[in-house]
Amino acid sequence: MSQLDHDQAAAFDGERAIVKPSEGGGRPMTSVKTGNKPQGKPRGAYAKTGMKRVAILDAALAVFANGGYRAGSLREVAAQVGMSEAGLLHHFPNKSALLAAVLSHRDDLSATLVPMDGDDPIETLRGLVALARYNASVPGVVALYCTLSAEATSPDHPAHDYFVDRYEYTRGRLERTFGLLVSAGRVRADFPTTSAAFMTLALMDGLQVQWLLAPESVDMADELHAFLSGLLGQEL
Amino acid sequence: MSQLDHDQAAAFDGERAIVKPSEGGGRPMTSVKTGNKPQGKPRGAYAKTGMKRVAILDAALAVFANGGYRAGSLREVAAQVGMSEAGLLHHFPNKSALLAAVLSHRDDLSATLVPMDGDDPIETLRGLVALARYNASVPGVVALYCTLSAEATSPDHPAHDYFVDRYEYTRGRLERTFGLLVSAGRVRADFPTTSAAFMTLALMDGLQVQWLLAPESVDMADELHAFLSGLLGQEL
DNA sequence: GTCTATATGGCGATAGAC
DNA sequence: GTCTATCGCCATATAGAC
Repeated sequence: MSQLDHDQAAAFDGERAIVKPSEGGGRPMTSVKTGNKPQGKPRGAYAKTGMKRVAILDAALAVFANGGYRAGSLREVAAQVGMSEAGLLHHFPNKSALLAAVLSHRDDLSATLVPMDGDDPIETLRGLVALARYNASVPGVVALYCTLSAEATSPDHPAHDYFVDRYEYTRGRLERTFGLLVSAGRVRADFPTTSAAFMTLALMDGLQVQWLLAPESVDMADELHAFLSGLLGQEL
Repeated sequence: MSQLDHDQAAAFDGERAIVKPSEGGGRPMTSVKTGNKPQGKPRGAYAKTGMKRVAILDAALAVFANGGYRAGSLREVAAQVGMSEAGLLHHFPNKSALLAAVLSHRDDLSATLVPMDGDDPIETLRGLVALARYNASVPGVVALYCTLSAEATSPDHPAHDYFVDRYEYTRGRLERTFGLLVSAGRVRADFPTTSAAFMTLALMDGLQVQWLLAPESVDMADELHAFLSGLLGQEL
């Protein structure tokens, strides 16, 4: 049914989902512009309706992953989860709020998977490579973030602020990581840490596009590994 | 009116538009899947209707650049060019054909701008950097290719084959360029030419996303220049 | 909490007059 | 070559029954 089963859902996002420190930290949790109420959904009554919510989020993820947010329809989401459109809109006030919930949901899942705040920068970089390798097994999720981040480039897109903040935050963490490497004298390349962060993030994004278009021709993890190794001047 | 005036339109695409050799060569001109007639438009009667055609293409470029192909509407294109929808559809059989024409049109314009087939690989790389710098002055066009290439990731997208072929072709040219550099002993980095091509392309794509999301924070050309210089082991 | 029914509007595309 | 008119579809969203 949901073509992203729970195994997949429990996993990761895209390099674009690196983000978000464990919990307390100053993460970039700008809620997506819904133009509606503060996306309340109190905390109560989770036992039963929580299941349905998660099912909806998984379905929405799969639908939005195919052609982006604008092309995906509530109809399709509702159909996949076996509800009417109106029933779906009982759980989420509108389409934008659903998108916001999907992204937020993925972030919660992904937060635990890459150590962006550790003391060992090498571990962080290895985490990125491992992430890239994992992503290759979840094309739907990669497609979601890839399409969505391009689409959200428009200032009026409901996820625009979300992605702006996400990138800014992630770049900050990467910059810090490369700063640690510089302090340890373990970076060969000459460009500053800001550039290294930009490039790393850009490379991961760009590889995804090429990989989605021709999955057999690229190994995202290998390319990223080679790039980072080149940066370090030694095998990562 | 058309927010891409002619000055801009006469210029370039996006790194994604590098492509296409001058004319005869084995370029990747897969026509976009229209599901319709072979997009005939004979060759006659170009003097008068040609103007209108170009005006439509410019308008369509601007419209599709805002949120992609799926979100852009023929209505909007028609409005921008001052026609009815039906009038527009007299020039192009359907929406897919219009997209195909837009891409093809841009390729024609862009073909002359970056020397992908020259004998001096350094010139080619410098051309890429110059292109990146130019692109920073045409955000609408960058947005078009950025959004579209992500969107066209879906196999059923009308421009899917177009982008697959485009990337394959461009990678090939870049690989050849790096091959020439290796032959001349002018590449420092250890990874193979295929990787260099992948990475360069990926970097350009990824930088565009970040630049579109936060134009002030990145200089695409500077970053690309730094990357290529690092690859060469010396200032490009 | 989920449904039916419906309001409202945008979309691509066609038919046919001028 | 361009128009008006219209069709049929799908979209988001709301109201109210169960």
